[in-house]
Amino acid sequence: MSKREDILNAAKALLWERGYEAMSPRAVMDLSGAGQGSLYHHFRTKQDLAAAALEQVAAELIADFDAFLDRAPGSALDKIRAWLLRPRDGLSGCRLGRLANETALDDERLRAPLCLYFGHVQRRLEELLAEAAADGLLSDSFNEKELAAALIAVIQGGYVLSRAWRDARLLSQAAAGACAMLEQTAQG
Amino acid sequence: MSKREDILNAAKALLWERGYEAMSPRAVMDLSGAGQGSLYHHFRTKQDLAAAALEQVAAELIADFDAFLDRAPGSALDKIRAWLLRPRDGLSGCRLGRLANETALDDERLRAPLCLYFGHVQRRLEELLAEAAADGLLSDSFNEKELAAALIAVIQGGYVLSRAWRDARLLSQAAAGACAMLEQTAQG
DNA sequence: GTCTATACACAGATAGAC
DNA sequence: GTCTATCTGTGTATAGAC
Repeated sequence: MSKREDILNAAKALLWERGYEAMSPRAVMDLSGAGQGSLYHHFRTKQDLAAAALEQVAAELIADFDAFLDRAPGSALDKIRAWLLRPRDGLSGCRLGRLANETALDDERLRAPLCLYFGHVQRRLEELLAEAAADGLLSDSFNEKELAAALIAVIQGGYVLSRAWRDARLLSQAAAGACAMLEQTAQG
Repeated sequence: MSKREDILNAAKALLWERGYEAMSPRAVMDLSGAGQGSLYHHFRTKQDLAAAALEQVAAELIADFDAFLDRAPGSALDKIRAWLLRPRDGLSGCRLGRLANETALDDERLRAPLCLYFGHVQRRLEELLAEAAADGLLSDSFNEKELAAALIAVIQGGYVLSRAWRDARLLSQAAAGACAMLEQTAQG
């Protein structure tokens, strides 16, 4: 089992660092220390390997997200603010959102982990927004689904801006801007 | 000059549709009708071709953005709202933001067009936000730079979500959510 | 300027020994 | 299970004729 996990870990690292196309069998072998035979014994194709790796990444991100929200103190609104302003590595990008533009995502198995993660985050944000509205912390005139989509989009778009500028501050600024707008919604 | 432009147009189309890595010389030749010799006569390397193509794309997007804002009726705040809710092809993605995660962007010449475009949009949004604040349409307690970054990020992130879900509505929802938050800021 | 022919490295995968 | 050797196609470019 050791080699299989080494291979998966190498694949996860390369998918984050370089994306799907640049995750060549050679690169996976070099990073994991496994040979060709070992790689193709455990995973029939490159897509199979990537799909398995991305499933794990989605599970990790979801667990991390839930743990963060559960530990964040204060009201539902406080939790959303804390999530928005959470420290992030803007230059590396989102481990899943990073892949959104790869042609390989035409494969449903590679796309599914992204939907799983984004769907989970959006649902939990919607719940928190509804809770905040019920507690009178937020104007109840807005659409929770749209607001949650906007908040996720700010983070994902912040990664895009930070990577374009090669400057981690862009993501932080975008998140701060979204937080400021949300404050206003809280006072409205 | 005809072949050169044919080649550039093919490159622009392929960069949008498939990204830099998948823009192979072969694909450019097939789409443009030019031969190898012609391609490498006009552009020494693939990066040269992509850099020239992206410069044109940035110029086109900036001209289109300026034209849209100039024609949009109403106050500065109205113009921002109109831009946020502008119809977009969420499934295709942003012609420049789409490339943010490619390793080829380590090349400064390929990254520059993205910065040029994003920088231009952000500056103009900052101006409009300042103008709206001066006219009393917007609370003046916020940071224009952060707010502008957040608005661009919502659009870029909306593209990411739409491509992940293969559903153009995500981008529209994110934009609508951002617009709703901005409304609150206007009333605050 | 544009073409066809050629070159070389690497991606992605298979074969078969151990 | 893991290894090395091998195979085919393609990406990226160069050479040289027209």
